[in-house]
Amino acid sequence: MSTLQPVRGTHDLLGEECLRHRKVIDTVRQISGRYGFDEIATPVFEKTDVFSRTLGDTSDIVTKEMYTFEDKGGDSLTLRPENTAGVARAFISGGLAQNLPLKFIYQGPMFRYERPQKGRLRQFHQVGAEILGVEGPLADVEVISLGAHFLDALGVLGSTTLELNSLGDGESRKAYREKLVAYFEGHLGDLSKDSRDRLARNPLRILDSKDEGDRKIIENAPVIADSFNDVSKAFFDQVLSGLDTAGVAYTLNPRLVRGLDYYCHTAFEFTTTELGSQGALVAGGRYDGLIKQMGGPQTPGTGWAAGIERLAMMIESPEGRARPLAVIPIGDVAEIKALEITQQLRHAGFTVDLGYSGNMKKRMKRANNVQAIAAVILGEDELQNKAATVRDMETGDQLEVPLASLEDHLTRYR
RNA sequence: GUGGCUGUAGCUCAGUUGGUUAGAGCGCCUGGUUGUGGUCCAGGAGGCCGGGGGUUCAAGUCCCCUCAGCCACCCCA
Repeated sequence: MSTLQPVRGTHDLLGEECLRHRKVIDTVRQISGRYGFDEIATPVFEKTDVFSRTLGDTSDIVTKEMYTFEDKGGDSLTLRPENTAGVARAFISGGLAQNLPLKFIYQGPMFRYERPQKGRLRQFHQVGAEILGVEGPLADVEVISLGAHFLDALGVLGSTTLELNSLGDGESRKAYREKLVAYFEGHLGDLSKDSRDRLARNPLRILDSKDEGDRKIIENAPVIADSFNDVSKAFFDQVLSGLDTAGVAYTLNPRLVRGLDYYCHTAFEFTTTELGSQGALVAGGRYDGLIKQMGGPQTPGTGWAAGIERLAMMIESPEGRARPLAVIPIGDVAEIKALEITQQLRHAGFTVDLGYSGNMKKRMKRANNVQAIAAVILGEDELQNKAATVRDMETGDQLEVPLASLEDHLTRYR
């Protein structure tokens, strides 16, 4: 075993793993295109305050999970822990407010200094979708529908549950927060240590607690829907009826919350029970306060992000590239002719493997290893006859074919 | 960051109460076939037993530290 190890929580992607990632990305591109989304690629690092100002000073992401460093110019930069803030920054710096609404998907690596587990890495990959500039609930419906459609196209929608909640608008959320804090303060002595910490930092998070003692207290905690004002209630109702119309099934989960301050109204997660404690496959919500908070014009937004590694573990094994033809020359003269024929075949649309060295036996073995569907053998005899021997690698049948009709003959293997 | 489990060949794993040159299957290489793979037969290469320290006459095996993976928590995709 080599002592040269990759950085903790990072992973080389190759072989089937890489195909799985590609499948996830190809699928989100394909499906989101039908919804009128365009792709955006923002830098993997930003000025640190892009994240620290927007994600909140108390969030775990900011306090302990960011890869932050100073560059040679003295700027504090951070490897992006998520991409919504990056998209918002691009929106502001690019002056994109002229063309609302905007619908973006993105894809790429994210970085968080966390303790790795399965489906949870320090460099991981996400795909995401965002709609900017739409105040109404239809954007939420569309973004969630896209999520469901995407999961369906990956063949995993059936193993997921769409959990849905609303945090209400700022006013409702604030009122609820006060009620909740008052309630939990009344049970301070019975709360777990983690939850007592959360009470000060992020009281809504207590609703998520897995501690059994906490759960009993949570059962009787005030429910957010009771704190909704008319606007919040109407918004949520329209999201629900929109999803009904769109044919997207959901489960209401009044305990589903978002830690970050800029979230409001819709919060949702597509979860699975098949990946242990890393159950969130696609998660998102509405963030009407984000862009303004970053110094841009008041612009509402709604969207989600999905973990590619997690989805990659869920999907069926994707097909690799087409089985190739293997061109096998015997001798130096044939080698040159083989290169010529190989390029002709590739330009004609065939997938062709040309071994780089070795005697015929070695090259046949390689042809077998790359799962060639047929071998095109070029020896002295064939060269003299202006022909090639085509061997079907499944049946072992061989036939000498004139070079002039080689492409026609090989069409059956395409 | 906290707690627990696990690290032996490229891969999956055996390895007895501490006791000779650490094994198997798969994969890889060579030959049986100087123009024929996949099957078969014969042979071969490949291990600082994750790393460091300690106990012992003797450590893959026991102890400590460390690194990594996994599981749960925290948190999240």
